[in-house]
Amino acid sequence: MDVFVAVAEPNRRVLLDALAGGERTAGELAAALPDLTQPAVSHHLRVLREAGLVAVRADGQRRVYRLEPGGLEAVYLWAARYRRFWSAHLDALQRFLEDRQGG
Amino acid sequence: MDVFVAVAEPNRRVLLDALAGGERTAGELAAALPDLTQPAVSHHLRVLREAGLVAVRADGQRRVYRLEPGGLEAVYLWAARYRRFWSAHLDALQRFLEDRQGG
DNA sequence: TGTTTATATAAACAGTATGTGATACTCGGA
DNA sequence: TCCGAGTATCACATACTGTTTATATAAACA
Repeated sequence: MDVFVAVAEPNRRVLLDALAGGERTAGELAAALPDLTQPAVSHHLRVLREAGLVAVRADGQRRVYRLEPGGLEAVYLWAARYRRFWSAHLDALQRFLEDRQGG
Repeated sequence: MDVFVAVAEPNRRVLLDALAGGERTAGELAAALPDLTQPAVSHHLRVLREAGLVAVRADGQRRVYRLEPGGLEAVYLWAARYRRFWSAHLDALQRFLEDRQGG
């Protein structure tokens, strides 16, 4: 699953934000999304896992999820390339570059 | 349309990347996606417009698209909050914070 | 061993996204 | 004023996503 697609779903971003505070069991994560059923949360966790954004380990009957380091780096790096478009103090540079390539 | 959803589609990221080089007409943008028909590209441009990521102006019969400054800032800022998860030299701080909140 | 708890998977379904061909709109020029 | 170029919209088919209910799996425990 593509990382950008995985992150496009608001509930999945809630799950990631919860995991940013440290490891969480599937049950704790389900509690973070009270509007969703348990299978729905489980499905979202699977998507996040297949996108390489989270990892799981078993702890008895619990499944403990954690953030996968670097999973979001691709998203960050892609968006970072556009920083100059909202950094006011770089506007002059931006226009200079655009003019050079005839944009 | 939500910015995260708009950006999840690969073809739309190609369009944004093309616009990062400066203004482009709809025709030039359609040429950047040879596998898609003109209506398909037009539709993607509409999605980007409704997400606040691009803006248009008329130039005769052409439609000239440009990036909307700040449109991607939300994505950047969200992803940036996770930087500590792939910045090795901050691992100690990360673990310290997680321990403090019982993660 | 039977039951409860925690979680994942399966099946089904509604809603939405994406793509295509056809068509409409609009501007510039002969 | 008619025509062609550039672009958007329409109508429709198809595929995918997110959700739910029902069920399976597996560990804990009495």
